[in-house]
Amino acid sequence: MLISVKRLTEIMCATIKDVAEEAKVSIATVSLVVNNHGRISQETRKKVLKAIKKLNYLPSRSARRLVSRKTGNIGFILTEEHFLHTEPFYTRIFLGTEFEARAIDHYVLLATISSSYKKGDALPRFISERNVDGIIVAGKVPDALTESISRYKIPVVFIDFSPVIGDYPNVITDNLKGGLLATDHLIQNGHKNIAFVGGEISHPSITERLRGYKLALERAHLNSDGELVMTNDEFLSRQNGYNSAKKLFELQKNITAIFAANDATAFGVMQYLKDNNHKIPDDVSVVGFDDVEADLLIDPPLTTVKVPKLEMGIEAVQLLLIMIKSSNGTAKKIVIPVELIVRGSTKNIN
Amino acid sequence: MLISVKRLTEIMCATIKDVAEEAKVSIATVSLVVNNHGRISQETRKKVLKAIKKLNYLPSRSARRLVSRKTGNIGFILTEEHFLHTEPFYTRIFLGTEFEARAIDHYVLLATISSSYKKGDALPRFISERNVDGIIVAGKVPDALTESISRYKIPVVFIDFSPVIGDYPNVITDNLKGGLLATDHLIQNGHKNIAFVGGEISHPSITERLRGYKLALERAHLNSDGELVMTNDEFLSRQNGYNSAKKLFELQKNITAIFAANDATAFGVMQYLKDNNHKIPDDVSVVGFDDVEADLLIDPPLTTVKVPKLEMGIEAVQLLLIMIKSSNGTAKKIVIPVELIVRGSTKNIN
DNA sequence: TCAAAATAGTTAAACGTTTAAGCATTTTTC
DNA sequence: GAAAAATGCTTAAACGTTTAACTATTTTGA
Repeated sequence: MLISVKRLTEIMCATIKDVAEEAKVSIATVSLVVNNHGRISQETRKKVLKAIKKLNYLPSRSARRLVSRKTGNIGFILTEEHFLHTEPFYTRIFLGTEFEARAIDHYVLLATISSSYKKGDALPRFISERNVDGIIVAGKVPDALTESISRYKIPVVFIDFSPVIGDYPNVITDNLKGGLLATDHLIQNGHKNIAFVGGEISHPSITERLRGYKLALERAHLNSDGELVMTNDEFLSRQNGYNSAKKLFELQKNITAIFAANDATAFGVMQYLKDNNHKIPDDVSVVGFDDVEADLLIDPPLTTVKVPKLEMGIEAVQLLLIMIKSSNGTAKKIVIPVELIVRGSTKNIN
Repeated sequence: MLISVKRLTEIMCATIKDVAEEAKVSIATVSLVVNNHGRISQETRKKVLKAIKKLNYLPSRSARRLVSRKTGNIGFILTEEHFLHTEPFYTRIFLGTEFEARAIDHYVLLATISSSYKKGDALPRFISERNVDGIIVAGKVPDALTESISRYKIPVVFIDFSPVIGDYPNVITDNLKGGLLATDHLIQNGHKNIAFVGGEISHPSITERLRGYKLALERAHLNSDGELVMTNDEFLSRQNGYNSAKKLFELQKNITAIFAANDATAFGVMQYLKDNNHKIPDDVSVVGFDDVEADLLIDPPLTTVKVPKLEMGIEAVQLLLIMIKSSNGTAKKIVIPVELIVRGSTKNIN
């Protein structure tokens, strides 16, 4: 009778004790069954499992955490700017981490920081409150942040960025390869005057993409002396692309192809081309990088280098988990392969 | 000596016990000081506070949660579509909840659901695992989700949406008023042929905005018979705006102003106007809704109805907290006032 | 046949808090 | 001046797990 009253009031909150009573075993046995530890006979296991099902039992996270001294949480940090980005690049990476975190029974706590973070600024709460077992940092962040975080002895994995100071585990795309692929594609389509338009050139990924571009040109014995390279850090990527394209066409009129360091920049470039009556891809071919699949209004669809964003998030969580478990300090680096996706914005001009 | 060893190895993990020892009081006293409960003398309080500072003590969340039977977490649910939206509307609302959650010492757990969620589909983990004290649902979600959630006895607050079934607390914008403001602004600027272009017309907010539009026209004794109303649910908002504007101008050539039900739609409308050589605002004035401040390339800057997104998140958390504390079932509704922001996309044609 | 080993389960301590109840003091009240 | 009330702090139980150490039983091996 008492039990049935309890059931009614706390419908879904059976504890390990309730299960133990129901199955007529000790709570330790229940725990051992739940965690697949210890030596439990088939009969007992079945009894316990049945009781668990009957009472709809779920172990209390708080209790587990208290005793395991783990939080079961993973912190995800990115700049506010990146979070509010028009192109859902980092948001997709976040989704990847969420996905993998679920698989390993963890939660992801999202926090944004100012992109002008400086020494002494407050860190995300979950760090100072030690409410995470590990941290994922996505995208470029100020060195000051990296420094602040590394004071705490918490495992950290960087995604799509590698701080210049220190040696941290990270998950990055094969930016050099991507730059090569994109530029080679243009070369193979008969282009000789290929420009590079870079968004945030201070971002290491962009530098690598530029390196890929130059390497491809050199290999093809084409001019790679930087006259056709336009980089700028001042604005948001789209605007950047727009302005860079403008400058480029004011100087050089015979450009037939542009490799933009990311899709956002490419969209800006395309906007400029449209506004100035250059047909894409008939007059100018455009290749992007990231494959954000952002805006259906973009016409023609953009040829771009696909970056597997979900996968990057997944890899980062897996890497982080290893570090959490082993407290292994070796800075493993994972390079995610890229792939060229040919769509309508490029054309063979031979 | 032992203590100093402990200090070295567990730098920032002093427990209440360590503090009690340091201050030479019982752990209960420390707890009372920390929580401002009970009757503690000034002297003792100071001693304890000093010890806390010295040891850099922070109460363990896990332990607190275990004993308080609260998780200290708030769940934030939105559709994947909304999360990956080009315009940072719901992401800003999320930021608002994060902000307020910090103030009340809670964490926000973000989860996305499919916008085609149907009965029986899995709910976000934090619900079934009871890892949140309350839930915030942002934006339009399928009724099936609302139904599934309401089975669990967890407080829920909706933001920018109100389910048709049941009676839930929510935080919405004054959409009717916004529609009135936007349309009145156009009327006052001498426009007589004012079109309405609506994104997801099945969203209650959009319906209200349309109602505001109609009401304003009626009051001004202008034609409001729906000939100039173009709604469509098929595509993403931008594309929707583009297509709707197209249809509109194929039928009616003398439209001088368009009220778009949200900024994304407005951007699509503007794109169409540009592509077809209608000057904004000289030929056509455009008003949006939301004020997402999305794309700096948008030219001219959009006149729009500002929705205080951060504030909505804040209000929702406050409302939710009241519900968590009081387990009060009354469905309070909060209507957030809106404001017209006049920028360059509208013009007086008198 | 009997010690050793393997099996199957239990006991009890620990994790770090909160808080009701209790116990000395000191202060108030008449 | 003694009972009552207020003050200030402590004791100990509770929250729901995990897990090392232990016990009892069965199996194995020579």
